[in-house]
Amino acid sequence: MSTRRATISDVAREAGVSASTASVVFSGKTPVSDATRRRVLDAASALGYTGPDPRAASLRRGRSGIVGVVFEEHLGTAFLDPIKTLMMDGLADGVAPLGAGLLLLRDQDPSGTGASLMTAPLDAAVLVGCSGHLRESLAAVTARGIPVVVIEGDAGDDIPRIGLDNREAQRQAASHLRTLGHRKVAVVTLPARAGWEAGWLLDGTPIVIDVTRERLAGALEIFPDAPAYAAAGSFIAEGLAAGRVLFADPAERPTAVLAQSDLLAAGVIRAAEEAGLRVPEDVSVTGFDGIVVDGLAPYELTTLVQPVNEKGRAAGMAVAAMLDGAEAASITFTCDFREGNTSGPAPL
Amino acid sequence: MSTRRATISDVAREAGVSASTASVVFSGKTPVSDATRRRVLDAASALGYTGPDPRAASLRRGRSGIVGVVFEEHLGTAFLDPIKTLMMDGLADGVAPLGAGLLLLRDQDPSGTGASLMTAPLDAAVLVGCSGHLRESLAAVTARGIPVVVIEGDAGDDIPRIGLDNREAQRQAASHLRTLGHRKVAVVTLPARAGWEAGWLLDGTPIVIDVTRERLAGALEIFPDAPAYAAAGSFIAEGLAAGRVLFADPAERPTAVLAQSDLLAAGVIRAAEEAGLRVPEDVSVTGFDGIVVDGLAPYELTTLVQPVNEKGRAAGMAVAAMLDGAEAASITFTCDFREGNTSGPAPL
DNA sequence: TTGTACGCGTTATCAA
DNA sequence: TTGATAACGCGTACAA
Repeated sequence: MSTRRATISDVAREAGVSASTASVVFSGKTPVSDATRRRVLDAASALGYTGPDPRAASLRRGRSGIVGVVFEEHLGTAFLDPIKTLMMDGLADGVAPLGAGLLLLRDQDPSGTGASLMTAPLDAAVLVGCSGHLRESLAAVTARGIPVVVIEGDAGDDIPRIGLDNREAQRQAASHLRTLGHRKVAVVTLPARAGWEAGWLLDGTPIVIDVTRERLAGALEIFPDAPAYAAAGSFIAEGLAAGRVLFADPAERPTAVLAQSDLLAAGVIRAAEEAGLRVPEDVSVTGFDGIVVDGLAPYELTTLVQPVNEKGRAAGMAVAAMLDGAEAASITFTCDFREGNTSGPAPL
Repeated sequence: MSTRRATISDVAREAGVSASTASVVFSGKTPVSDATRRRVLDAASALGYTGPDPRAASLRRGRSGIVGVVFEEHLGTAFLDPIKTLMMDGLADGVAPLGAGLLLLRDQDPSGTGASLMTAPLDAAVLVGCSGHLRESLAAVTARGIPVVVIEGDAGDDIPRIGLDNREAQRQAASHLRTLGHRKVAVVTLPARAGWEAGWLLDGTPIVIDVTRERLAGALEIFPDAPAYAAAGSFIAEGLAAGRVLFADPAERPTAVLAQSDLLAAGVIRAAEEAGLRVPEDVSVTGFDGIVVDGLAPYELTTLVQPVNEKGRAAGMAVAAMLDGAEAASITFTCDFREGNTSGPAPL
């Protein structure tokens, strides 16, 4: 039980070489003779030295190898959404060439004590969404010279954005339904704002969440009078609840439903079954995202496949580029319309 | 466009104070006169200094404020499991008093370049599961004096474990079914090992994954002859597939199914419906975990509620204790049996 | 191929 | 309440 951990100088002394030589043995940046390497390695294991201290190395190098990922919501909630999960996956790949790890951060730290955008040793940060509170912290971060990228959100003109053609994509699905003869169409949207409770979206209701607003706009381009019911979140249970409302009155029943996420669509389908409606014979349902919904078989959603993994990857590549001193441009990805078996001709 | 970022010494010079005084203004560790604070803060904003460099601070302090979370699987896959997600949630809370953030790490870094247990500036590490490859890296990490805790796994005697009474809990559910008169019971288990493909668990099949083995053992205590079908993962679709196998032959059909996760149970219920069986009148189904399965209503699973959030929180508290120099003990949590409406008397 | 010299930016300690 | 000093542990020009 030594009183102090061995450092690279201890190893060097033990091996009879200089500290820089020992350093080079571990970093491999410079050729070292086999004999020297051996001596250093032996000394290291004799002293129980397991490699350079990452803290010191990161100070010296000016890089910590850490990319912060900032969510607006509670961490646990964020991962309940498969879209975010898959995006994280792509992000992990995107930053891999950097040799960086992902540090989970939340926007406002309730305890006030946790690691934050300001105090964590970040090389770069990726924001997932960007609302009021976050925009303030941002100035300080960018002032520090830390590259920032935002996914699905607007963090100001100077911050590169990774986005989606939400409006155009949703318009495409709506157009598909119109071509199939549907005229009575309803929309089930994502929340209008954080903390939203499920309910009809009236004309005056402000929609703060970008994704919700953009997708709805696309639907309304084709069906300007479509009623929109906003769910409280992207969950099957929420879609089910929304579907029950839509299908409650046979007289008012739509022949097609545009859901703003696949999970919502799955719930709507469940509601249709409950109401004794066949999909797609009696009612067509479209989703958005293109994920695999666990347990939805035999249905295959007609949906808009978003390149969610690519979004994450692009964000990773963008921060990598910025760390190289390059300018990263904003990117807008395009969704792929995929026709499944949940949409069909409007009933007579 | 200065050529170099301002440092705390620059700020101190500008403010006409010493570097240590300026430091204290930012850390708040020592009282500073209002006038001095003001001068320092003014100088800082004049110079565009936004606070101490976390890299340097962490070197000096010997703490980075980062706790690594190591998964055995691909990061994306890990978060597909709601249990892991919720556990992360608790972990985030558990480390909050430390003021630490969570760094996502995977066991074996495929690229070889990514941040790893060895190169990341960690204050502590939490392993989620612990198989072969991981155990090796472990020695080096603990040698470095970094506290490690493992959740649901065995990392050796020196590493504190956060576990669950899997066997006893599952025995309890089995016992419940037995009391209800069931005699023909089947088990749907989690995978026997990483990469497992769904199939019957024969007598000789080695079960490498601790959780699977322990829960099965509990079931077999009550129903020694129960056949066990191991799914390929904890998903509704996997439970559905397993259920189809179990319910295929009316002659061999069990009157009750013990599923090793709630998601599997949900799938089994779906399979039962498909086969025209009523739950629980014709077949009882129990789960494990106690999560809310999206879209399973109106069923309420008879299941074993595990304190998953507490598990994460306990892991966080354990590393916090170890960082304080205390010894952290292993903890085994207990599941709560919860009777829902998916289990009932055996049919005559 | 190896060693010398220096600084990365901060903060703990102690004395004033 | 403030300041001087000395690490924290390492990497990298540059010279030898």
